[in-house]
Amino acid sequence: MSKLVKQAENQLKEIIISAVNSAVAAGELPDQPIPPFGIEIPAERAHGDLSSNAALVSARAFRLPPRKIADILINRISLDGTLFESAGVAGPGFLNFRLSPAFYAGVVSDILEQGENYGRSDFGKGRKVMVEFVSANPTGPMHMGNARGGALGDCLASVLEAAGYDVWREFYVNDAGNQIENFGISLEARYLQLFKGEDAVRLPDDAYHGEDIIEHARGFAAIYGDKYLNADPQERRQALINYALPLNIEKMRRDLKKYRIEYDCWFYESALHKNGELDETIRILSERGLTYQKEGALWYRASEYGGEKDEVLVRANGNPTYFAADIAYHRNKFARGFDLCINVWGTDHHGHVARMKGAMDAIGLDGSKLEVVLIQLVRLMRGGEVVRMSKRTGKAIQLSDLLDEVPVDAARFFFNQREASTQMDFDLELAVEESAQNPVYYVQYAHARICSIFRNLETEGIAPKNVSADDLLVLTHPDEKELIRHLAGYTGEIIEAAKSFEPARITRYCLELASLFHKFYNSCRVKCEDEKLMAARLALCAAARHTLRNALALLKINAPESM
RNA sequence: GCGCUUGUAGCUCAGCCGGAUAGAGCAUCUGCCUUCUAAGCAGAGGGUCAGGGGUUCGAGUCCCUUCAGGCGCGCCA
Repeated sequence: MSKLVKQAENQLKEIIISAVNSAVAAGELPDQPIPPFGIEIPAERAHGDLSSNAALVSARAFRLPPRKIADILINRISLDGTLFESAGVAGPGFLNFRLSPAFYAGVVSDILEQGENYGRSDFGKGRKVMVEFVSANPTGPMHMGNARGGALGDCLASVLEAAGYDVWREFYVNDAGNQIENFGISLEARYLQLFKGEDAVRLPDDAYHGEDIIEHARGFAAIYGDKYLNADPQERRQALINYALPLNIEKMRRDLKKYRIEYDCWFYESALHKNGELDETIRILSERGLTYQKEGALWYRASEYGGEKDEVLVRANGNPTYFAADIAYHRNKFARGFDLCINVWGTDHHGHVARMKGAMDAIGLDGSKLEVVLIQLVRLMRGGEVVRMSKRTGKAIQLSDLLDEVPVDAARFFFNQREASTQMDFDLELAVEESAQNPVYYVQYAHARICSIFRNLETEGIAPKNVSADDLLVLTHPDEKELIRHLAGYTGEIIEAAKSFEPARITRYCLELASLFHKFYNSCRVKCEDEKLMAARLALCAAARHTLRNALALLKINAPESM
C-alpha cells in the first residue's frame, strides 16, 4: 500500500502535537490538552496537500481565536526529516502543509515494487465475508435489477477481497415454495393448451405469462408428448418443474458467466426443506416462546424483534413461508462461520431488512453481522426516451437482451457508476457509443495511451529502466505531482469503498485517474531530451498503468493495450 | 394513513467525522494536432444545495417541519 500516505498523516499529527507541547512549554498556550483534531486533504489544492483543523477545534480549550493559535503553532512547527517541505496558515486558522519531493518519489517506487498487488491491504484482516447477490427468481429470466445488482455485488466482493477480507460469493436459488408451485401451474396450463387449444385452458390470474413458459411447455412436449395429458396433476406439474427449472438455472449461470460473474456457491432453498434445517429453525423460535397459532397458521412475534408486525411462518395449509425459509438460510450462513453477511437486495425488499436482522437476534445469533445493500431501480433510456419493453419479445428487458446490445465492459462500468441508493438511468445509446462522451472509453483510452508510449519508445530501442527513489525526485511538475497524489490514494479508496459498501467509488477513482493522466500527458512529454527525466516519467507511466489496471480488474473491465 | 428512501448546474451525479470561494462529466461557446493515440487537453458561461425554521465560531452535511419523486405495509417472494 502506499504506506507513505498513512505515514505522512501520522507524521503530521506528531508534528502538530509537538508544536503544541513546545508552545505550552514556552507559555504561549495555556496548559490544556488539545482536543482531537483532523488531518484532511483540502478540497482546494492551492491550500496545500494536507491540512489540519487543529487550531480551529482547540479555540475553546485555549480560549484564543483560531487564527491566533495557528500563528503560534506555525512558528513552533519543525519539518526536519519529515515528508513535508512547507507549512502555512490560511483562512480561519487552517494549518496547511506541502508534501516534499521525497514523498512523490517514494509513492512511485512503492507502486512499481508492488505491481499488481498495489492497492491490496490487510484492512479486513482476513475476516470471512459472504456477499449474496442477484439471487434472481429461477422461475423466469433475469431483469435489469439483477443486472445492476450483479455488477454491484460482484464489484463489492472484489473490493472487499482487495481490502483484505476472505470473500465468498453466493447465489441463493429460491427453488421451493409458492412461486415454484405457481411456476408449475403456469407450465401446466401452457402444456395443456398445446393439446386442447389456448381457449380451452384458462391461465390463472397469478400465473407467469412470459413467452419463456410457453417455450418450456413446447420443449417438454417435444420430449414427453401427451404422456402427461391425463396424468395426475400433481405428478404432471412436478414433471414440468423438474424439466424447466434446471434449464432456467443453467441459463442464469450462462448469462452471469457472460457477465463475468461466477459464484463460489449456488445455494438451493430446497436443501433447507429437505435437510430439516427449516423445521429446526421454526422449532427454535417456538422454543423461545416467539411463535403462536392464529387462524390455523403459525405466527412469529417479529414485532418484538425489529419487525413492523408479526409474520406468518407456516401457513394454514402447512407450507412454510419465504420468510421462514430465509431465516433458516441465514442461520445456515452464520453457522458457516462468516463474520459478516452482506446481501444485495432490490429496494422493494427494504421492509424485509429490519425483520431479518431481528430474526437473527431472535434465534440467538447476532443480527448486526447481517448487512443489506439496497439498490434502487434502473430505468433504461434510449435517445431520451424511457425504454420499457424489449423490441424482440415485447416483454420487460432481460439481462441477456442488455448484453446482446451493450458490451460487458460498458454494462459493468455504468452500473457501478452510481451509488446503490440512487435511482439511475442507463443510457443504451451512450453505453455503446465509442466516443469521448462514453466514460468507459475515456478510462480505457488512458490505459491504451500509456501502452502506446511504451510501444513507441520500444521501437526506438528505449526500454524502461530500473529507477531508484532518488531518480524520481525530478518529478516536480504540478501535473506530475497531482497524478502521483491520486495514485497514492488508491489503497485508501479501496478501503473506503469496502467500509461503506460503495464500489462506485472505484469507477469514480478510475475516471479521475484517467483525467489526471491525460492532463499529465498533455503537459509533460515522456519522450524528451533529458534522459533522466524521461526515465522518471516512464516510471510514473508504469505506476499509473499498474494502478489503472488494478482498479479496472476490480470491476472486471478490460484494459486494452490499444484502441 | 404509517414506515423507509431520495431531492445539489439545462442533464447525469460527487461532496468522507459539520470547515476555506459548493465540485466533476455531458450539453453549449472559444482556443490547441509537421513531435509519445485529438476516443485527448486548456479556457468560458451556468447554483435560492427542493422550501422554511433550529442547533453553533461555522450547515449541502446534524435536528424539526412542509413540499415533491420512488418503494414498502400479503397466510407473495
